[in-house]
Amino acid sequence: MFYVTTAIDYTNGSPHIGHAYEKVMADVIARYHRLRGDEVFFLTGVDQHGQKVQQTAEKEGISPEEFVKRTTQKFSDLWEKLGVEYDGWAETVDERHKHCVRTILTELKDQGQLYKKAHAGSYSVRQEQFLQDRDRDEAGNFGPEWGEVVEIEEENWYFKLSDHTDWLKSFIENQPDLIIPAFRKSELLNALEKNSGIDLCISRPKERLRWGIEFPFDENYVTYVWFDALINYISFAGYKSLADSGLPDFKTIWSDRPVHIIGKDILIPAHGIYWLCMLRAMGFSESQMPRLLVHGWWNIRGEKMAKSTGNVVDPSALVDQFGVEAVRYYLVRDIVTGKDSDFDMDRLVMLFNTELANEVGNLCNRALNMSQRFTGGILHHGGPLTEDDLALQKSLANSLSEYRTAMDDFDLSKGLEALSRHIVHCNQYAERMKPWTLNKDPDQKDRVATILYHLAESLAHATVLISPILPAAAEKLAAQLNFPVLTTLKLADLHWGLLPDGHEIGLPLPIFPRIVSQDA
RNA sequence: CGCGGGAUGGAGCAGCCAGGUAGCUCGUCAGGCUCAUAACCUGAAGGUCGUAGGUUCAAAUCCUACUCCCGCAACCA
Repeated sequence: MFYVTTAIDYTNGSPHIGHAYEKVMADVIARYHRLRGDEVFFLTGVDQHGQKVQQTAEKEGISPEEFVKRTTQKFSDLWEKLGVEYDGWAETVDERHKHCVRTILTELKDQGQLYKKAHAGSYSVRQEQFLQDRDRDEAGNFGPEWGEVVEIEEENWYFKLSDHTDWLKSFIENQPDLIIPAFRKSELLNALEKNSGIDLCISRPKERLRWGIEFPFDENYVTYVWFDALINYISFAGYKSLADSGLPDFKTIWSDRPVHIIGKDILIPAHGIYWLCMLRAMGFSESQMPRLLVHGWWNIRGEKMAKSTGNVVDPSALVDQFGVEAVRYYLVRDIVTGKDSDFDMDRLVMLFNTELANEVGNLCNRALNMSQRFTGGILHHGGPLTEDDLALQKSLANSLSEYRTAMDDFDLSKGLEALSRHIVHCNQYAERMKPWTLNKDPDQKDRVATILYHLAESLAHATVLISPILPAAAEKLAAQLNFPVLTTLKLADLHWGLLPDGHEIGLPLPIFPRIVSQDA
């Protein structure tokens, strides 16, 4: 089973382009693996507990339950709009999730992995958190942004993270594909040095935080963030679930190493350290440890996107303006997996217009149009084949193999590049063969049919390859080719001759209407 | 000596891990075609790959030093 997850989004605000990127990416990867013939389980969802939600709800004068329901809706609406189709939906307020968290806490406590300890230190009343030395300003004082700072002592529950960090260090060092891309590994190892010997505080007293999962063995405390949120990856996969939960069978879902798709901000320490150690404490073996696919950020004009500076991009509005295909395509095409990229509306339009409208859309249009006009809409395998025909078939085979390699490595941009290259070859082929000229010579009828078949067949293959990224467009392409079965094919089914001899194709209609600038 | 990322023709990027004549998209210029969504195709101009050293038969790629840019409190992918 190929199990893929995303980070769960915190329901304290509206989704922005970064949230959309991660989910579209996961959706494309999930669809691609289905295309490979893998069994796939795709989990995404929302993180609903915590202080910020509690505070914002209070400010708006509603209950946290009500508030969370409202913001969660914004996320799920967006995924529907973007065509993100998941198999499992994680909400941390779900009773089944809470059951899992409590079971794990109880088991870890019984194994001596949890303990209670008092901590004394400087505490910011306004921010409701303990301060560290790094929070001091140059003069060594806590600045005015922290408000009133008092010295207090407080008891909390801790997880024995330090029991596992030695193991983690060697595990990370010996795992070539634990973290994708590899360059993040050194950063993680560095961070591990600093974290060694420190245990993880996993609770908050209820006086400070009510909106969370109550400890099963200490009713005065709720779990603090990581022992709640991270566990979604297993709780909604059926780990420790009750018989009538309706959740999937955990052993089936977690049969292979899952892929967690996360942003670079939550690799350290959350996923790269805490989560792996938590899983180990729960008894997961090394061969069950997840792989971490760490993506970069979309910046806005070179600056980090942030609510505080107001430079957020609303993905829902983008879809309204440019359509879902343009947005999905841009988000996976114009960024190298793992690196940052600059969000640029002009490039979104440019990439849609050139690679989709001009190349794929136009190729479809001209090919079908010629078939309608020159051979009455009927495709003939034709022959004999010339060197040019064979070269085109070779180009398709090459593109398919490049596409596979790239997509297997989660390099979506490169996969699309391979596809685009083949489309360009098709246009070049059409240009060299000039079927519109040959068609004037009645003796060349067979040759014209052969050429047109090559174009249509190439499009059929392209339809399959583009389907993980643009499922809706793939359906339209299949419909125009009058061959809907294309959308059910697997990669292994691809071989030359998908379209049968004598097949009647449909009428051409623009699939990707050019986006015309509304400026001026 | 805090950590990490980046510096490649006008713009945006890939290539660097496993050294071997510098690649992609857009833009610019010239030409061709007319089946097609003012789409398609061909050709050209444009880079001493941040700087200075080093290793090597060979360096954008490895090593060293340096310069500049961006992240590393919170919101947050």
